[in-house]
Amino acid sequence: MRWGLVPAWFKEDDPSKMQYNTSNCRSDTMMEKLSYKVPLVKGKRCVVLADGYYEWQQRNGQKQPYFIYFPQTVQGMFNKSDIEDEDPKGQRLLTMAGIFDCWISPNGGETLYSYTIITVEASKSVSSIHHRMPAILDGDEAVEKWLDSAEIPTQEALKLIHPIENLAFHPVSTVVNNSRNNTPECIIPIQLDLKKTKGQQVQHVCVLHLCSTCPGDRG
DNA sequence: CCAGACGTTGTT
DNA sequence: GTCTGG
DNA sequence: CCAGACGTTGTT
DNA sequence: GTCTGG
Repeated sequence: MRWGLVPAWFKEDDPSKMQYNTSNCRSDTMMEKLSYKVPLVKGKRCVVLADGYYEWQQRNGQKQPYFIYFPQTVQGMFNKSDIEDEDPKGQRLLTMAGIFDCWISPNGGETLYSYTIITVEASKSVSSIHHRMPAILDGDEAVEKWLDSAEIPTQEALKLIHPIENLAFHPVSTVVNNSRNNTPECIIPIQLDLKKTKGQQVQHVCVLHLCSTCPGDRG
């Protein structure tokens, strides 16, 4: 599926001619915006899987990127093959709530499936990085309800869209700033230079969280 | 009724 | 300044 | 989100 | 295709 929702009624022959951003969808207005409301009430709900997402923190004029993800099990965290293999095992992927639509080019051809990722206010746990975050479904039950548009009506499903606290994060290299870069360096933790200047407090930086709900972890 | 929009991030 | 591509 | 382009003539 | 503004 293509990221950036192309509404079913889009009239140009090329989706790249869309003149407005549909990569994200504000949860507070998605029942008012035509591009999202229409597919949403038709039950076109999807889940977007990712290792994590990046967000940039404004730090005294500079932008510091962070990688944000579900807390991992100890086993998953130290499984070296996760970093080196294309097919990581034992890694808990982020499950972000999305809306999709289907579009057929006026020239015909295959149906294009495309999606948008819902955004919400940042939760307390990530609010020091940025004031917005993707809507994340925390757990199988939430994921299954979001996907089950046959049984779970829109109004019920919308209750699943809210900020969540259960996240871990760490600062990463600005290598990630150029989206042409797609290397392990994009997600490897870096040490921030927390140079103290007079009268400034050094902020606590969360490097890694363990998952307190996983039996093998000790918080 | 028709015409025109249909969107978010951020910033100030 | 604003848009496109990734 | 950030980085990078932002243009036309002609030539090979 | 469907809603809002005029």
